[in-house]
Amino acid sequence: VSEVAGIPLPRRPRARRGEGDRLRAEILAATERLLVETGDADRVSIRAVADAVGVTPPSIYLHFSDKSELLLVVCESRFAQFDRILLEAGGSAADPLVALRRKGRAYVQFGIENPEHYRLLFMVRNAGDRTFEEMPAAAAAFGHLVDDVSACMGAGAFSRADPQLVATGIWTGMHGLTSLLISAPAFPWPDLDTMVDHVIDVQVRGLAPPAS
Amino acid sequence: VSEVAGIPLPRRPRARRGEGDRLRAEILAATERLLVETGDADRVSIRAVADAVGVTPPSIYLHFSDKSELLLVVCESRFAQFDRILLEAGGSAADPLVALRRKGRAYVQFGIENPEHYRLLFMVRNAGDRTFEEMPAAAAAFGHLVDDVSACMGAGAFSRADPQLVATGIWTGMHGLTSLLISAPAFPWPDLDTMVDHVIDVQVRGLAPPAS
DNA sequence: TGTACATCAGTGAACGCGCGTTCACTGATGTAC
DNA sequence: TGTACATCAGTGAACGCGCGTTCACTGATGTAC
Repeated sequence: VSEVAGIPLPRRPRARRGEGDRLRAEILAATERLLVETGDADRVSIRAVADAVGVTPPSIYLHFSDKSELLLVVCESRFAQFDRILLEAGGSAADPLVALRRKGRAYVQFGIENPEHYRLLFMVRNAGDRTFEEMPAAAAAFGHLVDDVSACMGAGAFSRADPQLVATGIWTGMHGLTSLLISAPAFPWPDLDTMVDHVIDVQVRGLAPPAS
Repeated sequence: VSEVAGIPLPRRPRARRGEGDRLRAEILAATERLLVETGDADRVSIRAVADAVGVTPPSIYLHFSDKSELLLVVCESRFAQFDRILLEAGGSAADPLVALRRKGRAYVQFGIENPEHYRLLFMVRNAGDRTFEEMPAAAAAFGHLVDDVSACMGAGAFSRADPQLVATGIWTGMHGLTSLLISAPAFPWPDLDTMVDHVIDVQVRGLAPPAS
């Protein structure tokens, strides 16, 4: 949609010398915006992004070698944002288990509020082919979860075990709920808060040390 | 690929009068086979299915109104098969908790062995827009899980609670592990069996009645 | 201060591709007489 | 038993679409002299 009723939409003004990176930032912003607006990653095409920025498709290639690089960069920035959100959700809680519970709720909430971003991060084919080396922000986010799990073990809230294994298990647990809420909206879901609390409670009880 | 080196591939013989349903069955079989072989639902196009059957694309429309109907029917038949596999996995175990554990392992195994079918059932956009009314096989499969959960409560393995809620929680738990194994193969996974057993154990402990 | 020139942020048109779907048709098969 | 005919399982060609990507180019901007 580069014109309406024959009247071309305003082209975005050309960047000045040395400010080529401005377009790069605008492309990234438009890509994220399109993901949210259309709610469909398949509709985020190079052409759609170019249109949203007010530029022709080839200009994208001045800043990204191809479509997959563009998506990779978006993916990394969303991981970083996701990580920040979880960090904030944990907040100032002194009890590591309280912090972890809050993060669990925030995890699900992020997925519900940003389903297309969540899909991009965890559900799309080939997204998971990238290793942690290629995705430092993702590695950092998972590292924080491992730290939280270790803290819970230190505080006696969880029985001692391999923190990596336990963290992975918690991740899969929260992901299962989040991803199904996104991809199976027609399922007869129980009340959302009840559901989230139930899933978190079961995990926490399952990881707690045996009552002595 | 309807020909190789200029030599047309053998056309499948035309069905006799009244045997038109034969093609329908062949289309369904070819679709399922393509999902497994290509490992990519995007490559299962009407044209690819027609080619695999040895028929021209328009013939598909003699048996299915459009692509989404074809996929819906495949989806249902896979749900029925999935349900059968889980039923067999539970087998003759007298203890309902033992049966449920076995089904949990079988669930993950099905996903790993049939990633594209699993994607189609649970991970693809719009697949989850269908209600249980439209997908009786899916409803039946979930109903069996609810029954199993009730049996575990009856046997005292789980503390009493809403079986629907608990079943949904178990489903999301197993789905989380399965779907991430599929879509995040580059993640540094712990040993598979260890992982599966851990996830199941945490759930079972979390649902068990408080030690008295 | 003036001007030729290199730079660089973009453009415009086209490429070939595979897709879902439609449409008018063909030709073997079975049936009625 | 023979033949005209209706049926029906398919075909062949084309439609319009949006896609990622390439290529030769333009024209404003800044710079060197």
